[in-house]
Amino acid sequence: MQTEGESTATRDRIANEALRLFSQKGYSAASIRAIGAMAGVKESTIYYHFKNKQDIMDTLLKRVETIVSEMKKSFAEAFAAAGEISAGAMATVAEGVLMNYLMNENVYPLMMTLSIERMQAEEAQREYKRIMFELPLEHQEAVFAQMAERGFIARGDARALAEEYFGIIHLAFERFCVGCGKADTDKARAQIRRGIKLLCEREGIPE
Amino acid sequence: MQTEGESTATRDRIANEALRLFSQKGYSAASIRAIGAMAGVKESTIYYHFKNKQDIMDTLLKRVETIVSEMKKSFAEAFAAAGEISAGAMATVAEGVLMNYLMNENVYPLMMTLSIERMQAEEAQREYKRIMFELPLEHQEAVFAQMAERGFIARGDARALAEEYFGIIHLAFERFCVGCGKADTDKARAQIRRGIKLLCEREGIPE
DNA sequence: GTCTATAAATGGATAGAC
DNA sequence: GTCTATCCATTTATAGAC
Repeated sequence: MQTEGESTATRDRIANEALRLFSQKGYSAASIRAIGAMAGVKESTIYYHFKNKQDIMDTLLKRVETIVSEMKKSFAEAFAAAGEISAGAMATVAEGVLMNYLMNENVYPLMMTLSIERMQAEEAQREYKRIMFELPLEHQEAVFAQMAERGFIARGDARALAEEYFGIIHLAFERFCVGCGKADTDKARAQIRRGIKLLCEREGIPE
Repeated sequence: MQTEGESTATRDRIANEALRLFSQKGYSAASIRAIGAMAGVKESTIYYHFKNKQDIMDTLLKRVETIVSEMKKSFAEAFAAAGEISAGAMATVAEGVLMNYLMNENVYPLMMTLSIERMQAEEAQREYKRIMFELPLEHQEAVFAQMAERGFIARGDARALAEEYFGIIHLAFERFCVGCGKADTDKARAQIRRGIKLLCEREGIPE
């Protein structure tokens, strides 16, 4: 009844609604019927576009994989282009990690889905820890190492600094973003600015 | 077939297995049948001891409520009795918050259950944030305020200090405890010791 | 108190009409 | 590509025997 263009749109709609439901109820509690209802199609249509329920999940995982690797590239380029460092700039970058990475419309719901699944699925646990902790920490460590190299900050333990830096972002995310409305996100941003400013003060990074 | 004493034991066994399954699969994905199988009884026996599935969950919530309020009391008493403060003691107390509170055999699985449920249930979200953030932060703020009062630390913002202190514990918990095996817990403890020592150094709390 | 048996609803998945 | 109709397994919950 539809062209191939329409078909891709349907497939995307199914994936989007599945992601929403997975992140709210968890993978197993989100039924194919419910996903279909949200996407405005019958169950059988879902099985035309996807092999089975797991295939939808795999599609979502791949989608985030692409987003994350693109994000890594753009972060690295932005840093390489930066001329000088200030406490304000550090805080803005930290807010960016929250808003553009953790709260990304694709990353966030997938993380919530994984945070539910990881309790019983080892693979989900690995993926969650990678996206939530390892990738940001690795990236941040590299940034601080380069900052020390260029003389912006004192030469010290880049890893420890990265952990403190990301710790501030992570706590704000968990406290004011996960499961909260959009209004609370502002609290998270304010919290991050405060925390990063204190950190910069101690490290001797100028205002 | 059993006395009333045996019956209470069965009821407890059902609640315990339910908690385990809820924390692994989430409330809705954990079936009454599976809970019964783990507890060694049939579904109908569960319905003899509990009104319905939600009644099991409510029982578990009440149980943790009791544990948490008792813990608050014992923490407060222990602090009131303390004569002096050192960085080592601060680290030990922080490890205690992790091991005796967050990793408590009743608190931890209930937190995991709530962390799954909060994505769709507002009540679970409130309860989660209260147990995970508000209670520890309130308590820690009071402790730092008293420490300043007694001259152990510089008079400053007790709330900000509490947030930094608990932030260290929280990150270690999320990174090395949630969904991890017992072996990783040691990493969390080491991470906490390191973080608290750095914090104490900055605040001028002696070794 | 615990069981067997069963009802009524919902789950994932497929066949075949259009 | 999407639908109706259906299959079969599993779910919550109840009735009644022991």
